[in-house]
Amino acid sequence: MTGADIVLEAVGEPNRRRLLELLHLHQESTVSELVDASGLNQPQVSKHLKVLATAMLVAVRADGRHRHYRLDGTGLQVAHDWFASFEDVWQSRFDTLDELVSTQPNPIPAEEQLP
Amino acid sequence: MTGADIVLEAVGEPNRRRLLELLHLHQESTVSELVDASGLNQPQVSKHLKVLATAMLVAVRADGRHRHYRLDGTGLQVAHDWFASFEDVWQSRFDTLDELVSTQPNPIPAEEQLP
DNA sequence: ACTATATATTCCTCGCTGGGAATGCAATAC
DNA sequence: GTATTGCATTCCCAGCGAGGAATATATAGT
Repeated sequence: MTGADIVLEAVGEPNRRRLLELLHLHQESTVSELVDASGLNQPQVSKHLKVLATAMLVAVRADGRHRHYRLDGTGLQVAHDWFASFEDVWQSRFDTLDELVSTQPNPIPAEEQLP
Repeated sequence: MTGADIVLEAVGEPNRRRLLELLHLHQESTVSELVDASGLNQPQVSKHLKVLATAMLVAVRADGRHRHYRLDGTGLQVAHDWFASFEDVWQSRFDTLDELVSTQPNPIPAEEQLP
């Protein structure tokens, strides 16, 4: 079991996605900067960041009384790979056409199959 | 605004992810088949499928009193693209190294910077 | 020492949502 | 026609989780 459950449940929350997007713009951000940028108050930002950290979506770097948060590729890649496993669903956009082709092995020289 | 919010919130639920994975194995499934395969009871499956349908993650095909559900690439691709926009985060795996390089333009001939 | 700043944590509350049971509603079977 | 099957919908309830206020903790500044 990959941590996909924890990751996708963490990303299910809108404000947490906003924090991820903010962290994507500015490489690193302190909690205060995220508070100003997100409009949330400080306790909520800290709590959301905690959830994101346990999902390995963000990483922390302590610096004095500041804590610099940055994105962590680990969790992000887990989520990305989970959706990537469904790529075949939309990459075959010829839904009904594909079924037709796969059931008819040789479309052009069809006479060869006849006795 | 893309429907990413609706999609990612729909996928945040574990049982809904199970339904998506089940639909990925069997190309199409009726509600009864999903009930048997998932262990959930019928009303829950119907409700979860409704959420997935409004997120354009599944599509329905009516056939008599049966309803065949299949994956819909629309919502899946939206979610995939949202995570793909973060690809740069994990594709540069040399996190600390990158910082070093970007702050020191000429790594080898360092003496040139000295007075 | 005291004060102020930065962040985390606790407590409480409230709204939302998933789960369960019952019901509604078509469509097939008899 | 009635009965039955397949699915959707409604109702209610319990629990979880996000939000807010207050508090705790630590570090820097004076």
